[in-house]
Amino acid sequence: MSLKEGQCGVPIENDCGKSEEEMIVDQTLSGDCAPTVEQENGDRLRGGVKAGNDDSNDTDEALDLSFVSHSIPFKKRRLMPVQISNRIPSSAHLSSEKAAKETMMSKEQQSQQSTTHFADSQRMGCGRPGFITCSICNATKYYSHVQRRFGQFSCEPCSKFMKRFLKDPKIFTCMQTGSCQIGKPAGEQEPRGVSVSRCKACWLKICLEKFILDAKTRAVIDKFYSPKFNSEKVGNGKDKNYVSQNLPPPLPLPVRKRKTKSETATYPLASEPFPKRSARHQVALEANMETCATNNNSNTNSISSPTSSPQPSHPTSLKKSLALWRDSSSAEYQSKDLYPDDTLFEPSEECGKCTYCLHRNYMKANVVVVKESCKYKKCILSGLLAGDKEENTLLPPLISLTPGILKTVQVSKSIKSDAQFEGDSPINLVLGNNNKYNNKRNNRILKREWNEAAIGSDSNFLNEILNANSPFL
Amino acid sequence: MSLKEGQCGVPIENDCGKSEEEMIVDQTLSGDCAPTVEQENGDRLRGGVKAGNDDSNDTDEALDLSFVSHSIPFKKRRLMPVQISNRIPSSAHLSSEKAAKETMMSKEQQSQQSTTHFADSQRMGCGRPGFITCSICNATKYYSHVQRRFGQFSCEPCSKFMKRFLKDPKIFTCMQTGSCQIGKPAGEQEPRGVSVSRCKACWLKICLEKFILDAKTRAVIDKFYSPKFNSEKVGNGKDKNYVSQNLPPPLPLPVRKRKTKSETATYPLASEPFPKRSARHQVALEANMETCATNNNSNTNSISSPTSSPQPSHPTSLKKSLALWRDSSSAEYQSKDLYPDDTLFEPSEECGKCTYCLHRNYMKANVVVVKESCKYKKCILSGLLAGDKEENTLLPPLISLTPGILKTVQVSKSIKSDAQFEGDSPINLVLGNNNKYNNKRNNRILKREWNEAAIGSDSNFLNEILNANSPFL
DNA sequence: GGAGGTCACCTTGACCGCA
DNA sequence: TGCGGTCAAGGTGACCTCC
Ligand SMILES: [Zn+2]
Ligand SMILES: [Zn+2]
Ligand SMILES: [Zn+2]
Ligand SMILES: [Zn+2]
Repeated sequence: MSLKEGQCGVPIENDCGKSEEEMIVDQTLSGDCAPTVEQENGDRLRGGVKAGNDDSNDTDEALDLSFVSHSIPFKKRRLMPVQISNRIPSSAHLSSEKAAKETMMSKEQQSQQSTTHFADSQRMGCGRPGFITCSICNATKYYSHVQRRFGQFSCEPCSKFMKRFLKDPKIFTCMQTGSCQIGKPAGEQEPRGVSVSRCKACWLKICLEKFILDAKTRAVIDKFYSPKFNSEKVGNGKDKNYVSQNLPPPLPLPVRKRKTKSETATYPLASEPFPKRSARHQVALEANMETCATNNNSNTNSISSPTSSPQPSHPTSLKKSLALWRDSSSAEYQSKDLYPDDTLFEPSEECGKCTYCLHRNYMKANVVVVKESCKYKKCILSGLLAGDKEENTLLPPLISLTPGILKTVQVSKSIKSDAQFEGDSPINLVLGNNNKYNNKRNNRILKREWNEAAIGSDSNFLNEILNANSPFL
Repeated sequence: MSLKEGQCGVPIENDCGKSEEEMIVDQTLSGDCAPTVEQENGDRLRGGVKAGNDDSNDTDEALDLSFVSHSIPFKKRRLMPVQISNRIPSSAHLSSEKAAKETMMSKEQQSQQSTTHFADSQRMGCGRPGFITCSICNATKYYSHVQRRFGQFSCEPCSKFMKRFLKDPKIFTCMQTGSCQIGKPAGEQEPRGVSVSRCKACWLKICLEKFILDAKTRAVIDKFYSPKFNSEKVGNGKDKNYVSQNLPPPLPLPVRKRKTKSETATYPLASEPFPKRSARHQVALEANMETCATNNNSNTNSISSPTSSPQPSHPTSLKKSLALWRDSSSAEYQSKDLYPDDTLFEPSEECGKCTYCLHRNYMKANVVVVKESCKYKKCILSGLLAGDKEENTLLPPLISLTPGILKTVQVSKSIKSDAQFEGDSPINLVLGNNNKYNNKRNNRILKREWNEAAIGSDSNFLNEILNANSPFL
């Protein structure tokens, strides 16, 4: 019956509402130094960053960010210590598997039993399997490894969404009024994969409210990447693109790459582009990019004269956006010698020899597709990031598989260059992702086809089904 | 200046609002025989199926569907002939590439020029490249092959969404009020890939309104798969799952598979399941399914007693749903000997020899993953669909690649069974989809990393950027 | 113990073959 | 000329490794 769950920041017995470390977090954040010591009953736990998005949006001042550099690493602090002894437990809690399942069974009773989630001695810590209730989307999920993300207990989708946003931020725009519901209301579950349909702007808004980020990150987000809202939808419909793919220019956000073993090779990137499927494809691609650029630039100042040639010209939105940015930006920005925004990093050739190249790869006709990172490519990237920008040297010629195992055959009348293997050593074959006979994916479709063949064109039977008092209606 | 664009149902000069063929379409549809002869200026074109979803929802009567069997194939009719001479052109139009691009440049002028899209003699027909404005989502896109889908000119995403819904229908539920905006308002563009975020329920609702479907299909959809709306969101929050993965049971919808060459082999499906990643994965999967099933069945009659064991039991939602269906359905349904809903079609072994097996496949360690259909697997499926339900026989042993080309090596401390190739014949290597050094995919991330390294931890520069009068704000 | 990585799974969407 | 197939592109998410 002990409540000592000190490891990993699991809520512990604590009589004071806030610790000194939490005060430090508050200070780092855009002037909101009035922490809510008394939290509402049953409300979400919040870290020091409470509605930091709204706060920083109002200030256009320069932020002195030097004092938040790296002096306070997150893992040194015990985040969010709260007292739970006399409180209704927060939704962002950990609990034992057993207790959490009971909790989900009766949501109404949950608000009555205060500390029973931590009552049994089956201690649930970070890294252990257990249930978790997401601070963002209310989902209660079971994970084999429970851990905090950004200082909050959240589900994997929400944390990954935030992480990917930090890694590659975009400007999301809500097509509705900006108050879209994220997740199921109470404690209900969503099946896997439905979060792709979530409104990204509103999801991100909640993530920014709940997750703990450092001040530098938050300032950049507030300035450049705060989600937009199509507030009235009647204001002549002139909106920015739903999700900005190219704008604004890259800015630093705190996602650190794990250090890889240093290598010696420093081959630069090759500039050979991937072949498109056909020339028609390319024409269509450029045409759509052209139309997108036309519409996206409609609220900036310069619009190019409408081209009326049947062959659409090369897209210019990237160049245009960068030019706009550079003109209005500082000279110091220019001196950084950034990659221009229209640079296209093209992959280099693979060595084909190292274990990186040959670890997990697949074959398409006579093409081996590398799924894992080539050892040399790793060095290429690190060398490039270190400042090496030479681009036009190719790797030495490739080596590859044993000769004689691939032959070109004719499969259909028009497709000629498919592969046929020769050999007799055993190897395991499994289905690929897009194989239509991958029954893991097409299981319901197979069942449907089977049932359809069984039903046939029996319209009487169909009528009976349509009139049946079905439980699914 | 001729308007003769008769082929492919492109809008032609026509003085009467409706043709006889269109009247036939109207008759086939659920009693709505009051077609709107006079359409509003500038409104969308509609086929005979106008709001057929709403109409059929109100009738619980049995539909005599025999007269719409296959007597009126779509391609025999010229759908939706409208007069455009004295009208403002519909949004669902074809136009030449040149004219359409001019149109998109100035959307305000579009409503003034009536017939200029078809003015030049560069005839745009189906199958030709050209611009198209989607009837569903308002997007104007360029395609290398313009064609109708379900009797309407629509973009590929909308038509594919409808087609996939027909192929594998689900019950979508809108998390908002059921009036989500689909696509950009006027004629603005969305970049590729953002339609995954669309509200599927509202998207489907519009598709069902606009696309032309036969009465049988529409009846099944209205009865079983009409999109749900979380209408008030205050009605105690008890909603069905956002998208039904398993309910209701399969029903026939008119998606015909292209006939394949008949084969002779009739190997049945094997029952060997794919291995999960680990036992922990399986535990978590079942736990989440259990919680989903608990919440989803909360509004049906029988709820199983809450299990409180730490190891979650096997999920029962599939069986439960099918049992409910069977009980309330007819005896004729039972006599069809349908596959029970909890049947899991597992893939058979591959032959590894035929051109289907070896056409486009990939390798993972010592596993060759088949991307295209095995010839024998095709036969297996066709044999199964023909009524052969034997399940427990396996294919003959596999053959595979040349010996000696695969060796097991140790890559990291814990991962041991990776592959290394030996050989010296040239082969082309390209990057796979998930390779993090696939620069086609990670281009912006690479640029960001480069810029971040160039900027470094220069807080003055960051402040300058944050205070810059950026055009992106 | 938390941050970052991995990769199977899934949806999409533009093109293409076929009838 | 429209339907169905193909598969690259990219997001998702549960688990995993590393620091
Ligand atoms: Zn969540
Ligand atoms: Zn929203
Ligand atoms: Zn569309
Ligand atoms: Zn909706």
